[in-house]
Amino acid sequence: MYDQIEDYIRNKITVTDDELKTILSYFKPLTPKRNELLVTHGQTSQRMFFVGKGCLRIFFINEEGHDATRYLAFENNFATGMVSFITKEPSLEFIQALEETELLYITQDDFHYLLETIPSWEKFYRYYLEMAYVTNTNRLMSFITMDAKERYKQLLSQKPDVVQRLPNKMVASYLNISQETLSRLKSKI
Amino acid sequence: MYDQIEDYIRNKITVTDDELKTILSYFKPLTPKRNELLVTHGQTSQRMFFVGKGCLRIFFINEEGHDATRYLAFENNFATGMVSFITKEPSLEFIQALEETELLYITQDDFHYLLETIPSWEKFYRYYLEMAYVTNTNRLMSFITMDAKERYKQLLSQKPDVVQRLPNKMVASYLNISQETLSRLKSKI
DNA sequence: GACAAACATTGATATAGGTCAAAATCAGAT
DNA sequence: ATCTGATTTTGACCTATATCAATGTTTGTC
Repeated sequence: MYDQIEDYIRNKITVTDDELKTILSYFKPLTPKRNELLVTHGQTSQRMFFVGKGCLRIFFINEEGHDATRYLAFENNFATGMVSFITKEPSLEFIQALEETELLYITQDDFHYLLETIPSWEKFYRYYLEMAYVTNTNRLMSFITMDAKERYKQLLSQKPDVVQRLPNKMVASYLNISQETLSRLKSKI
Repeated sequence: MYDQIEDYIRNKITVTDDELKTILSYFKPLTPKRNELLVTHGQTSQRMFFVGKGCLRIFFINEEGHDATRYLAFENNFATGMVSFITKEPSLEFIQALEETELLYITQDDFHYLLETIPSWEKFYRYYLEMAYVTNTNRLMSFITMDAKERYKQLLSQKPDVVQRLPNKMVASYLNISQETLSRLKSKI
């Protein structure tokens, strides 16, 4: 798994072998069970995760108890309750392992320590923030300019693995529609 | 106006007088007319704006020609078509001055030049990205977990100036509801 | 390979919010 | 002050999607 994260990081920034060694030394393994919650409502999101195997989802729950998925991270992606990671306030986002999952994580404190000591880590964080921003804004745009069918078609073409790999319930939560509506959409398209 | 932006920057990061002077030298004034478009669909968002006076709005238009406002920037705020500014791809976001507006702008090239030459500008950008991310994610959350009435009540309590200062049409576009629905909500609350 | 539990589909009905159209109100230019 | 156009409100009706309930289909476990 450390090979995977090494590839990921080297792909985004230029680091010396020493720097990379230091960076990786702060990442610890974690293997949550299927459906285990890593962050629940009100906790501060103190860790950033790298997914080596399996899948993490980040989601909100509204007052009626409905959940809506903000982000799905499969293999070779980072994920965290980013708002809480930034603001250090309690998280409104939950994090859940959807499959048998293998993770590496770094704590917020260690992450910030790296920001101060390894200049290229600041570059990494810049890259990460930029990507996270773009992803979220595209998602925001899809919700305010597209209807359910369009969002489903976009998902099919842009992230077919989400539809293939996850149960309907999760796909529906990602599209923010009911399972029934998703089922009807599938039969029509 | 340069006083305002100076205050803003000094408030976020620590810079020497010299550095600040250099930074400000890259900001040029611009005074668009009411309703003037600064970025239209398909253009690359090459500039980042600081609002000294007036108001900018950033919005999308969907296939049926409906517009939905992503962000409103009043005095003493930065605004840009951030996705295009990051990716350098053509913008799906429009930028419009809603009032007689006084701006300062910096080009993307100059912005990146500052990132490379003034280390604290990297800190500024990090701060900016973090805030932009938090703002957008909260907005995403409001759309996927709240109904029209809740979004309106939240806006009233968190940004009453938006409701007071802008015409209904803009408020409705910001909430992503029709003007008629907004009018009915107002009469009920 | 049988059973329970989870998951997916289908049908009937409800509802938030949209659309269209008309009336009422407001605001800037003369 | 008065007109003209823009903005806001109100009413009638429509549509996408939710909800509830029943049925059908997988999937994992012993």
